[in-house]
Amino acid sequence: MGHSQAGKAHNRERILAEAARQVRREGLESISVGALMSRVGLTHGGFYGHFDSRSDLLAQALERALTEGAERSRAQASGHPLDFAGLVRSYLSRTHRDAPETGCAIAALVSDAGRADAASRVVMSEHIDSFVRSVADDLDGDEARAAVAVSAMVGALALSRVIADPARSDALLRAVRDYVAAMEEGSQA
Amino acid sequence: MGHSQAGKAHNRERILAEAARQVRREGLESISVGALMSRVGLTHGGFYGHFDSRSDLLAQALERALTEGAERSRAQASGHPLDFAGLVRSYLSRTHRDAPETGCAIAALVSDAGRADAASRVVMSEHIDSFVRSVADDLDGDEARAAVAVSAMVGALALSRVIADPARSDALLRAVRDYVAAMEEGSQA
DNA sequence: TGTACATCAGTGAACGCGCGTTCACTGATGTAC
DNA sequence: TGTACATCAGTGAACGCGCGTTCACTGATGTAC
Repeated sequence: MGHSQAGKAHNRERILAEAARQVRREGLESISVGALMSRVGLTHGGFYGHFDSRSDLLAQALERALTEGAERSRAQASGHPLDFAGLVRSYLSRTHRDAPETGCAIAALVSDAGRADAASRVVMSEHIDSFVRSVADDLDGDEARAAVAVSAMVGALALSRVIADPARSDALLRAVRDYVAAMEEGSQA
Repeated sequence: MGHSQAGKAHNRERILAEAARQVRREGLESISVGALMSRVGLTHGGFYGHFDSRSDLLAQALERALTEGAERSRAQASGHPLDFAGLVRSYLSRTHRDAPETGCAIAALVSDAGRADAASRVVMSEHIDSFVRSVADDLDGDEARAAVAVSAMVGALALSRVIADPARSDALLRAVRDYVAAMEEGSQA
């Protein structure tokens, strides 16, 4: 078992997928080569057959996490693309708050990314841009208003994960969800 | 030098102040006892005369960073308390974005705090609460709208630190600053 | 279809390194006379 | 005011530990005949 060529590709995929999850749940720096490999059922030595180094893995895991997170934001389990109200409802849901490992990597890693190296910041910047543009499409192309909506959504989700009292955390999500969902109608200014 | 009792209190203060800055610039996990002490001009061994452990220091540094950050948000260099428009302008300024070490610790550490232990989350929750209440005071006591304003401000500041292109980062700050400042007038809904 | 062999994915011991923490020591401070 | 001594803030060597990385090895895979 595990010595075939197909097996190698499969294992690489499992390592990367697990890393992309863990990075969102515990942060980029939480990844240790040994722990990651054993969680996937392998030993640490084999890691370097798949990746150049820990930091190579981290870069790929970040990219993967951002892509997965973006897909989750726009698609339902059913696979149908979400309209604006649906996006906001799903993004600012308790489900999303409680499952960072499969959620938006922007919100999961904002403050970490602010101090990351230039390469990581560039990668994440691109995903922030896509997010804003995608929201702008729902808001008559108004990028400024989209920037507000995205900032509020990312901020609220990240804050909701800090707030210790569940009722208060829920209330924050609800307040921002209702407000942002209403930004679709009525172009102000 | 540095063997007097007054000197001890002074050194403890310098260690804590430096840690509170570094925690905001580089994250909680970036603190190493040896590096911190040598930045303050002391050797690592003396650390344990001031704090029980690294994690004790971290808890105190977080508290300190949150308090300093909150003061900075509401007071100008001159010392006068800021009105709402002033708060928003200052919070979402390039100056604040570029000086995380003296700025709001909530924005500097949101995503980190989301995965911190319960004690740290509680401490930070209290500061989030105060921030929201203080903003609500400016918005006719409307806590829901204050939650939106705070989420947008924290989200925008944290995102602006990730965005690699300075012009785009500036544009995000400006868009959210203008929008949030305008939330003071007109109670919607 | 069956056998012999080369390949190479994965193993696990070993490495150097940085870190948090401990502790015996030093020498300046400040008190007692 | 001056001397002797106790205190204790800070020093730096040493510790155990976990981590990223390397490498000689193993044994299953898959190819050549």
